[in-house]
Amino acid sequence: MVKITDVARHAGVSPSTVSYALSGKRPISEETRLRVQEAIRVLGYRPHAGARSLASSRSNVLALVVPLRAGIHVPVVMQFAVSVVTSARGHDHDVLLLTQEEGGDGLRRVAETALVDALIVMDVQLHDPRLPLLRALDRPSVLIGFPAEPDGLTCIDLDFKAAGEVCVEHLVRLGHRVVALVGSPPEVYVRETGFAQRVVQGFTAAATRHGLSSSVHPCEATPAAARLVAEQLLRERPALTGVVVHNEPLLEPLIDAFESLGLRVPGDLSVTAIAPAELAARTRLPVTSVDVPSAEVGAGAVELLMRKLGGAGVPEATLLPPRLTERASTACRSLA
Amino acid sequence: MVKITDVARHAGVSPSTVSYALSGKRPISEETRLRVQEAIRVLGYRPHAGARSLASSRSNVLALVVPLRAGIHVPVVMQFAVSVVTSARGHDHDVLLLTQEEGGDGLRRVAETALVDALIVMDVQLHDPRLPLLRALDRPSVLIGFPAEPDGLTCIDLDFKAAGEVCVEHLVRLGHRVVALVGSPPEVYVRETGFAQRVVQGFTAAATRHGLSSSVHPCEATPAAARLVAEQLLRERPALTGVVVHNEPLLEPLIDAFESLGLRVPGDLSVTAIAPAELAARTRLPVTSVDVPSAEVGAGAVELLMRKLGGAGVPEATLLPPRLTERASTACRSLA
DNA sequence: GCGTGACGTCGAAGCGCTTCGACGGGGGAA
DNA sequence: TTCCCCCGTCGAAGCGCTTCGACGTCACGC
Repeated sequence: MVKITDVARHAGVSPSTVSYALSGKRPISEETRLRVQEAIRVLGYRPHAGARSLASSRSNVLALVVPLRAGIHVPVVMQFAVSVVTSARGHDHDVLLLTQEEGGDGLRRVAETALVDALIVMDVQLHDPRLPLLRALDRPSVLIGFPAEPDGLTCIDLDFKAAGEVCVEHLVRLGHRVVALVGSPPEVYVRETGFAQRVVQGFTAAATRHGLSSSVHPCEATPAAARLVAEQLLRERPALTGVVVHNEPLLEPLIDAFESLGLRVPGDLSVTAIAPAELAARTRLPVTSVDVPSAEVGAGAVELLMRKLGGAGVPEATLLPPRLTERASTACRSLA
Repeated sequence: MVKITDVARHAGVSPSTVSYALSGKRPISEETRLRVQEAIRVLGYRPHAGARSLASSRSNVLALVVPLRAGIHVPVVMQFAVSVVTSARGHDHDVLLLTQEEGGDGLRRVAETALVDALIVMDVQLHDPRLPLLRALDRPSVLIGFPAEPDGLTCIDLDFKAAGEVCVEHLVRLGHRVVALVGSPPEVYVRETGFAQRVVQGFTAAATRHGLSSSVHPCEATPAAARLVAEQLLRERPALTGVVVHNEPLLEPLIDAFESLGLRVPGDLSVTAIAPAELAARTRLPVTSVDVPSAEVGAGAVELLMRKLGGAGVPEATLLPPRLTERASTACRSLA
């Protein structure tokens, strides 16, 4: 193994100079720096990660905790993870993957052994048991999602409340007066996952504000469940003309169900979704939607973490504004 | 930070004794070990990962390279990753996540900086550019999937060829004589991803062996494409009664397409799939399938790696035998 | 009774890097 | 001219852990 002393000897400088040339923490003359770089290239030098972490107490590794629970759309998680890895690499950091399963112990372990410098936690619940731990840990962390009491924590997410509102307002603008929200599976609400509830809040608030008739329907992520909800809506709310869907796997089956029940979309029924754009745009009928910008959230989380690691202050809450894209599934209310 | 010398002092022993009590690499008396454990507990000692890795040249971290390309079913990747993390944790190792995007450089970097002890590479292609690198690296690695020349490498995967055969043989047993394979998107074949081609080989070989009429149809993973293939099959191969699907997202849409074209499954057409069990079992009509056992492959990969790290020899090729589960989508050929 | 191991423990020497204090030399200010 | 300070570099001291050789003790076989 080629080490820093080898590089130093080859370049005719001391090891500390090599270190400074690499880190830029002290000024090094242009000429020396070039000699060092050349030596590194020739010898194929790679600094030893462990040695570095020991001496500098920085591992340049971030922990990412991913959820694996029912009711979470897996591709979104994956895309998010990928964006975290990519962003982290852009800041010369690597990413250690942890599963929710290990719980707080896993977080504690990687933080306290100095395996990682900082933590990203996904799928935060309103009263997440990991919150006290995250507050107590000496490493910075960023949460994806908002707990009930975000004090002292750094959180980032799509503004789901606003997303719910935006969907309703889009429907209002198109003249719809009776709307429904088809939401995530019941267990997601029971678990008190913030984002699902926030959509409901936004949806309801906007509906109330505009004097709409509205209802909310949690729903399992199966075609059969979609069919049932569609039938129920048709039966109980015959005047319904606008639907907001916040349940990725259900999007396509639900539209299918409406159509097979004789409702044309968007002719009889306008459908708008809160879902990843590439999903909403690729359904048989492209769906008007508020994008769930996993990549931006991931990049944002890494950015916040880097700032914290750099000692800079960051806002406690970062809410990404919803962006609605009109596609083929919404239209003016037919006055027939 | 509490360190090993603190523990040693508290337990009235030397630091090396603490280390040996922890690692078990030398015999330590029961009594001393208990005192050490107690001291660790009381002080809340956590060994510093970097120091450990420096002194022992073992980081206890594995690298996992995940693909993010078109035509790969994301949930499978995710499930696989989770199983790798879980298995690794069972062996006291953590997992560093790398994206395909970084390519060989990423592998080289984490290996040469001693950030990781070993590597797991997913989505290996027949002529994967990373193969020479993996052979040259001084760290052990395991590939998920088989390249054209696996010499000197350790590979594990479902035996996709046998899976193709098993599907055909199941159809043969049910009396079907005209069969088709609906496969992965064309780009997967172009890329020379081993597993897709192997299914085709197995399918074709078994069909030939049994004197069947057979055909192969790569297909995009969209409902529209499913519809087109279904129409094409109906038109060009009217005697068709058995279909093998090797394309996860297509499974449900394809069956829908057949039914909407007037073919009853399994009445007129038997469908069998190569797909994760939880997908095949959860379609509207549960589909007879050969399971793609991501969890087992992941656990197996970790197991192999641990053996290699332990200095033990391992087989170059590990092929998991296909297991076919009968569900509602296959039936005896109707002789009507 | 004495050699021989095995057992249990200790001390010290690193592992390869970063960082702190120090120092010589040169330029600007007084 | 003198003083000061900054620039660029060096040497040495760790960072916290593992591991190797050594050593005393005890039990056993001859």
